[in-house]
Formats: sequence, C-alpha cells, structure tokens
Amino acid sequence: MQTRILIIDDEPQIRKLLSISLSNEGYDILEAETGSLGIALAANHQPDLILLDMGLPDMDGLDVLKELRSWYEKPVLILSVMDDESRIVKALDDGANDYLTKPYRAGELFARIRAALKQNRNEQPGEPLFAKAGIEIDFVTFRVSVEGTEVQLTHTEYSLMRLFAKYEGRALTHRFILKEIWGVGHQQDLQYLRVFVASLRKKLEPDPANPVYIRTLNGIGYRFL
Amino acid sequence: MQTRILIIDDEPQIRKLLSISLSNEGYDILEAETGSLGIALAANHQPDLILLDMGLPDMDGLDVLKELRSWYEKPVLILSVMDDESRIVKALDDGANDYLTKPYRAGELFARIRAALKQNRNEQPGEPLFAKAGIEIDFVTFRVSVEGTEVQLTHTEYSLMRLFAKYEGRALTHRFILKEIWGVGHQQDLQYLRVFVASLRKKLEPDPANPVYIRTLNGIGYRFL
DNA sequence: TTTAATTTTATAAAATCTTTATACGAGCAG
DNA sequence: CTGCTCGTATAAAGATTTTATAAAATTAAA
Repeated sequence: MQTRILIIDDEPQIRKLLSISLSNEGYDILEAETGSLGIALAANHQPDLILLDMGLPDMDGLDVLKELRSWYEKPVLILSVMDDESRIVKALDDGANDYLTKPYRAGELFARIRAALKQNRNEQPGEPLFAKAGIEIDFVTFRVSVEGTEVQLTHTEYSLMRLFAKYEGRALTHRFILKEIWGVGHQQDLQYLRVFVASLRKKLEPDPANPVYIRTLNGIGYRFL
Repeated sequence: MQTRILIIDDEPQIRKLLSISLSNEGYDILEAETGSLGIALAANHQPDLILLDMGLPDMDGLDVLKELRSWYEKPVLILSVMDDESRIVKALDDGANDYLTKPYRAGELFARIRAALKQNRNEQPGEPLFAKAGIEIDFVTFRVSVEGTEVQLTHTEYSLMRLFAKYEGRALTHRFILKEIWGVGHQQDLQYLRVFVASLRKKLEPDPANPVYIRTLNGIGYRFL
C-alpha cells in the first residue's frame, strides 16, 4: 500500500511545491488549507504522516497539533519559519516528531520524512542491540563500543546514550531529555545536560569539538544520528 | 537428539511464524497458547529453551516466568511487544536469559537462541569444568583453582563464583546477583554482595586492588571476565 | 564448646554527579 | 569595529553517592 502524507498549510504555492516533490517520491498526497479541514481529513483518511504548518489562518498550529495528538499516533512533522524557536520547542514537547524550517530543501525534507516513517514502523525502543555507524549498544549486557573498542560509561551517561539511541534521528528538546533522565523536577537544569553531552562526546566522537553523532540544535536541544 | 523449543504465545500468527522459521533451522517445536498450558508442557516435555510472550491472556508473563524458574533451569527468552523497559528489566532480574521485541527479525532471533543455548550448555553435566585465563572451576568436585593452585572457598563464595562463571562476560545487576544467591527477600542487602566480592577478589585476583576478573560496574553491578 | 562462616557495622577511598566558573562564537546595537 | 548579550562547551571545585575492606557481632556447624 502506498504511503499517504497529509499536508496542512494555507499557502497554495507551498502546498503545490511539497505536493509535487513528494508525489514524485512515490507518496500519496492529501492537502488541507486550514487546521480544521486538516483534522477532518486526518480523521477520515488515516495518513501515515502529517506535515503541519505552524502559521494557519483559522487555528494556532499548536492547537491543531494537540487536537491531532489526542488520537493520532503517527508522525507529525512541523513546518515553521526559522526564527520561531520557542514555538518549535513547544511543538516538539507536545508530541511533534520533528521540524523543518523554510526554505524546505528537498533532500532534507525526504530524509526527515523517511526517518520519521521508519521510526514509526519499528516502534520498539527496547531493542536488545543498537548498531550503527561504528557505535554499538548492547542493552542486555550494558555495553557500549565505538569502532569495536568498548567505552566505559557511567550510569547517567549510559541512560543518556540509550535515550539518544531510542530516539535516533529525532530532534529532542532540552526539556524532554531532562525529564527522561532526571525527572520532571529538573526540566530547567540545562547545565546537567550540557555537562553530560560534553562527556559523552568526549567518549564517543572522533573529534569532540566537531561532533557528528550528537548534534546541537541551537535553542532547541540535540539530535543523535 | 534434536533441540526442543517451547513457544508460549497467544497470537496464532506469531506462533506460526516462529514455529515455521525455527523448524527450518532444525529445532523441534512445541506450542502453547496460554501461560498455564505452557507451564504444563514445559513440565512434561523438558524443552531445551522457552520463548515466552509477556502479554498472555490468562496470566501475567512475569508470573509465568517465576513459576517456571522455580524448577526450570534452562534458558527462557522473553518476547515483548511493549516499550515497557521496566518489565523487561524485571523479567531479566527474575531469571530470564534474554529478550526480544517485535518485530522478530529472523537473524537476530536465531543468534539469540544459539547464544542462550550455548550459555546453558556451559553449565550442563557434559561440561563440568570452567577453565579460562588461569581460573578453573570444577562443578563436580566443587573445587576452584587459580594458576594451578587450589583456593579454598566458602559456600557463599563458591555460589557467587559459579554465578559469575555462568554469566561470564555479562553485566549482572546487584539485584540479580542478590536474588540468585540470597533470594528475593534480600535484594536490597547490597553490603552482603560487596563483602563477598571483596573476599572473592582477595582469593582470586593477582592484585585485589586492581581487579581484572571481577570488574565493578559503578551504579549497576559486576561483570566477570 | 570451639571454630568457621555469615551478617552487620564502620569508615576510608573512589567514582560520580552537581554546581560554579570561565571561555567561545554568533548575532546585534551603537 | 567594539562591546554587549545570549546560548553553548568545557574544565574544575565541591558535594554526594557508591564501593572496598576491615572488623565486630551474630549465627551456624562441627
């Protein structure tokens, strides 16, 4: 069955652009001009993924997202203007899977969509083994190795590593990570996270000053690849 | 004799899938739809390994595991659907050898089964001897020797040694070790364990202050290599 | 009863985590 | 351009937790 993508965006040019390029990639496209129409279409057609613009005429994008998330479990990617970080953070915290900022470069768009769809397909955060690009994590024996040599991680470092692996490829907000690792009472202790990201990088990255695995998303959080 | 595997899972499709692929690998397959039926089959047919689904209709998977573990000593692999790490951890603490999460990829499934069976063979009567890197354990005569000279171990020390040998190379949590050696009621008596690890090290390690056989995993437990 | 083993207690040492301090680079105002 | 702010990275000091080990108290065994 073809993968179906719903685009919710009020600007016809953007819709057209996205629609054409995604159709060429083999996706089945649905379009909605407003938030309420988007919600209705999502309910009736069960798309596999939703692209949601934050600036809609009828409803606030965040409200559309919340509405969707009350029953829709598949990936929602946010389309947003670059300088609206605080709203992107809110959207990610509210369950958006990822975000894209204008201008939408085709390659990046496809990559993110594929990543989100793939993530959803093997919705199994408890995999016994993570192995990718030189990094291996064995969740059974608590072992992490880079390029074949085992690295010694502390308990917190390991938790963080595991979280990154679980949400591989996804943008994780500071608040989300803090909540997962340190609990709800520490969502403002950004320093903790910085310190531990630094030490993870020191242990994992070939060149910690130019990280490739754990990427910084300025103003938002981190992404593990 | 053919290796016999018991599958305890309520979903017929899953059973069929596993059954077919494992039969093709040369295993002899038994199937059970419910926990209680699974326990009965295990008792009557003494399978060499059990695949146990956590989500059964009649009993909690953890309870089935506990029941089995009261007399069944061969490997039990957990099949889990959920991202419920805490239950997986509990299952491992309760004596499960390993776990798999859906979707069950054939290669990984076979690898884990082989690993579990091999692990188990180590402690079978056929191989009453553990010998590696200067340490020798004779499970028949209850003797342990290091570099050829026999060391005198107390009963508890010996149990601990045997546990480490059985799970050689794996990270063992404090709770797991305590449960295995002292029983379920003593999982918080971490000091016991520390005292006995210290005395084992004193008897086994060339330099007890820098242990190489029994390694400390801070915040987690120990690993024997 | 005597001896050995295990369980507790105590405490020093090590490892880890938290917090503070400081530096760097990007973006912006003057 | 220069200095300012903001977000980030990292080192290092301080606090806390975890571990190792000796030794005392208790229990079990011979």
